[in-house]
Amino acid sequence: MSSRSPKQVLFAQFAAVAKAAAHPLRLAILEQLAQGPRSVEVLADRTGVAVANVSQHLQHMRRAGLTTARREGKYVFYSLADEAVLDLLATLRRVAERNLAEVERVVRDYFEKRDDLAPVSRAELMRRLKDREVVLLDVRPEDEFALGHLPGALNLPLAALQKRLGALPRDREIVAYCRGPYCVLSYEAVAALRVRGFKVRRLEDGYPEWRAAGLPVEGAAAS
Amino acid sequence: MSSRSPKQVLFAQFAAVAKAAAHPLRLAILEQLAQGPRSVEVLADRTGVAVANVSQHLQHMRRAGLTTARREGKYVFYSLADEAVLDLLATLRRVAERNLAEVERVVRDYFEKRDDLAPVSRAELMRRLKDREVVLLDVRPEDEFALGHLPGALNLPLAALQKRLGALPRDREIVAYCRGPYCVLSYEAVAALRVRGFKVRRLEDGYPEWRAAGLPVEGAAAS
DNA sequence: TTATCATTCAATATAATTATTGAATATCGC
DNA sequence: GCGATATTCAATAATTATATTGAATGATAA
Repeated sequence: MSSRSPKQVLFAQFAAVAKAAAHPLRLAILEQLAQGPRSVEVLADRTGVAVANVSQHLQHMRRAGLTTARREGKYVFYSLADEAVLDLLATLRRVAERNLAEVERVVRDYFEKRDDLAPVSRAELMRRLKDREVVLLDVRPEDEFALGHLPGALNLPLAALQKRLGALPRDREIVAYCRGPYCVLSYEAVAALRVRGFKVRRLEDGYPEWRAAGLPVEGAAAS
Repeated sequence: MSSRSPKQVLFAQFAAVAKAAAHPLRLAILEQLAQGPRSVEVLADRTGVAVANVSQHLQHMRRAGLTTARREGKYVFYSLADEAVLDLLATLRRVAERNLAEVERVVRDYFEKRDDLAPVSRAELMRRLKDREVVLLDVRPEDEFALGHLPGALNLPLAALQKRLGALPRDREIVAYCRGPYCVLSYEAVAALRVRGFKVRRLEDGYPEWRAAGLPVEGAAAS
């Protein structure tokens, strides 16, 4: 049966791509994969979900062309298939931001409450880093930092922030970043630091976008 | 129950956007809406699907921020919510093109068989139109043409093409377009005209992209 | 008002998706 | 080989999506 027209075949394929992105957990997995390749186990740990479940979602996304997998010893490392997948995530965000009242509400009530200042652009950051005007702060967990981070960044995971305030300068501005837009870590960090009198702003989007832009990185991903 | 974190709320919303695009019929509806506002009845006719079914899909997409609706007399006209929705469709296409073997196969076996020449860019078209070097051919159905088309375009729907070959010049190049990338109409037209000795190429993408780029249009949409 | 038409709603049956569980497979170190 | 570990597979139950049908609503025109 079913000699579907080529147009129908293509639409079915495009729909399969959308479907692969159409689950909150899968988006959380993709956010992790945007940082770099990760094993199934690590992804399960990060998302707080059973391994078998994560494995199934990863395979679903692989069939739809969102992820790729390579085995390395006992581990299978999944990655984003493409920079285009990052674009897809960004586009989903943008459509939701513009047209869904619920998103606007959360952004206003949660994110803007923590940081209502305009974020620092990548261009501005690079310029001011060169002149040593700012200190760059990565608030992701240590292991994520180790796998790749912006050059010269200082790693103070959100959990450790309170105890290690001494590591941060009070005379220079701090620029904080984490996994990307709407990553809560940098927002929480900015809010926490600002009430303690630090001069701090967020970087517009995070590590994945920096790397996708072809800018240099340090850590395991640099090789 | 469920005091979900703001991050989870956002991911759920982003997933809802993806889900709204994750159905072949809904993509076909969105392709129609990309041409301009359409009533439920027209969309049902165009897609060959029951009115109630189309209505449900439209409402699904409206809840997810992909479409908007306005009532005008007896009719309800749906539109794309945003130019960002066009970007979403383009991104889905791009991810599928790059990473799904089935898409590559269809493009090769069907589309490239009909037109393996590089398409004409918008910039090139504008330049050559000004010098009257080319004739612009819209192969969409008459009613779609009436609702909006590129300035100066000649409308010869694919069905009528065979009988009205006399309307086309043999000394100038013809540039054909229709609803967008992978719209079969322009591919079929190019293939049909080329075997008859016409010099013809396709425009890269179609009417919606032209309009989204802010370029002038003629017809009902021009007002 | 009534007749008519476009759209939506509500109910239903079918199909697809998802999380969970436990077993199977693959790889490594010994 | 064996045991340990990472991943996948297979089966299941619960949930969610979908197409269909017929009735209800909203708007127009006579």
